[in-house]
Amino acid sequence: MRLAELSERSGVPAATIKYYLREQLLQPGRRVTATQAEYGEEHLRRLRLVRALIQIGRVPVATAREVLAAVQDETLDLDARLGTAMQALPAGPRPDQEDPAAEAAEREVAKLLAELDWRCDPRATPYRTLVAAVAALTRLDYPAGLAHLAPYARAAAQLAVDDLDMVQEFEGPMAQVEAAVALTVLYEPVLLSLRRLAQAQESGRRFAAAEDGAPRNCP
Amino acid sequence: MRLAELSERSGVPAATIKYYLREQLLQPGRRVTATQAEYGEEHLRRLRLVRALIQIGRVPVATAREVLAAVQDETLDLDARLGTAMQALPAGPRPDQEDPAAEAAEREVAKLLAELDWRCDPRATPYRTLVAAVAALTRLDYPAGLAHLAPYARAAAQLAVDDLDMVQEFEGPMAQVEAAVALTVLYEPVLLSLRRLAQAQESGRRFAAAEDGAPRNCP
DNA sequence: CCTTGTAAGATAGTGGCACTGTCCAATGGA
DNA sequence: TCCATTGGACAGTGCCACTATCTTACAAGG
Repeated sequence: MRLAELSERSGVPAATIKYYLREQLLQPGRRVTATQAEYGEEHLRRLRLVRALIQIGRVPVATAREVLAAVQDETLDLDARLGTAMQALPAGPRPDQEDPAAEAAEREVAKLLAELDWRCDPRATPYRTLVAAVAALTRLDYPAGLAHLAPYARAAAQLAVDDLDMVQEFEGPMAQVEAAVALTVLYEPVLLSLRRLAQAQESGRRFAAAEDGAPRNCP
Repeated sequence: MRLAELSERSGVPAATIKYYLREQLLQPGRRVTATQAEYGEEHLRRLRLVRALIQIGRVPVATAREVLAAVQDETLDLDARLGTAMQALPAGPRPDQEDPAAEAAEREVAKLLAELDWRCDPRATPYRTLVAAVAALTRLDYPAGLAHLAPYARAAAQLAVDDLDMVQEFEGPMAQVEAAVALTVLYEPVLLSLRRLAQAQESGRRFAAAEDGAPRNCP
C-alpha cells in the first residue's frame, strides 16, 4: 500500500507518518520507483504500536526509537534485548542528591526492597523515580513510610506476575520483548485509570452515606 | 521571608516562583512596601506541593491551578470540592469515537465495571482513558479482555482502600481534599516504579535460570 | 544625603517537543 | 499529453514550562 493508504488505515496523518519515518520509528517502505514506496501490513502494525506508545503510553518520540531499536536488535539475546529495551523506557524525574529528604527516602526505599528481598540496582530508573516520589511525599509530611509503601509493593508484585504470564503467551524473542515493552507501557494508563475509578467508588462508599448509588465524585 | 529566601529554602529558582505567582499557583505574599512582599511557612509548603504535583506528578501548570483552586474553595462542601478537584486532574488521551476497536473496548470496559459493581459515569476522564488504552491494546492484538483486566481492577480496588485510609488520617475538608489530590497524584509514580521493579524481579526469577541474583534486567 | 545593592513586578525571549505546511521533482493514470 | 498525486526535504507552528532582562522602588551603610 502507499503512504496515503497507510495513513487512511491507521488514522495517522500522512505528514506525521513522514515524520516518524524521518525519526526512524518506522522502517522505510520498499521503493517501487524513485518517488513511490510500498508499505505492508507489518508497517501498519508497527505504526499502530508507535502511536500507542506515544499517545497512550506518553513515551517521547526519541525514547520510542531507542526502545524499538532494542526490540528488534537481532545481535542481542533475549535477556540483553529485554534489558536494553526496558532501560530505555521513559524516566521520571530523579531525586536531588544532597537533599536530606532524598537521603531519608533512599534509606526508606532500600529498607522496603530489602524486606521484600527484591534485588535492584539503586541506579535503575524506576528506583530513582521511586526515591524522588517518596522524598516529595516526605517533604510534604504525607505518609510514605514502609507501612504505607508495602501494600503498593504487594500489588505491584502481583501485577508483575500477571504481566509476565501475558508476555510468555508469546513466542520468539522479538515477540516477547515487544510484548514486554508494550504491555508495560500500555497497561500503565489502565492501572492508573482503574485506581482513580476505584478511588471514586471507595470515596462514594465512605462519604456518600446512604443515598442512591449515583456517580457523584467519579471524575 | 522574602522571595529570595523562599527560593533558597525550596530549591525553586526565584524566576520560577515569580512565574507560579503570575499563574496563581501561589498566593501573593503580604505586601510590606510597594516593592517587597513577605512570605510565610504556608507559602513554602504550598510551593513544595506545587512543585511535587508538577515535577513528580507531571501535572500541567494550568491543571494544577484548577485543582488547587478547587481544594481551597471554601464555598463548596467537601463532596463538591473533592469532585471538582479530582475532575480537574490531568486527562489522558480520549478514544476516537466511530472506531470499531474503541467501541469494542467500550463494551469490554462496561462489562468489567458491571461485574465489579462499580458505578461510574462513562464520560468520566479515567473511564475514557481506560477505554482508549484498552482499544489500543486490542488494535495491537495484545490481551485486554475481562480476564486480563480483572487482576488490575482488583489491585486498584485494594489500593483505593489504602488511599482512602490515608486521606482519612487528616482532619478538615481542606486537608482531606488536598491529601486526596496529593496522594492520588504522587503515588502514581510510586506505583508505576514499583511495578517496573517487580517486573524486573519476576523476569529475573523466570528467565535468569540458576545464576546468582545479580540485577541484570533491572532497568 | 547619597550611593549602592537588592526586591518585586512586567514583559519578552528561550528551548524542547511533536508535529504540520510548503515546495519540488518524478510519476502514472485519464 | 496533461495534470493530479506521491514521497521526500525542510522550514515553520503551537504549546508549554520556564528564564532573562528591564524598570521602578525602596533599604541600609557610609
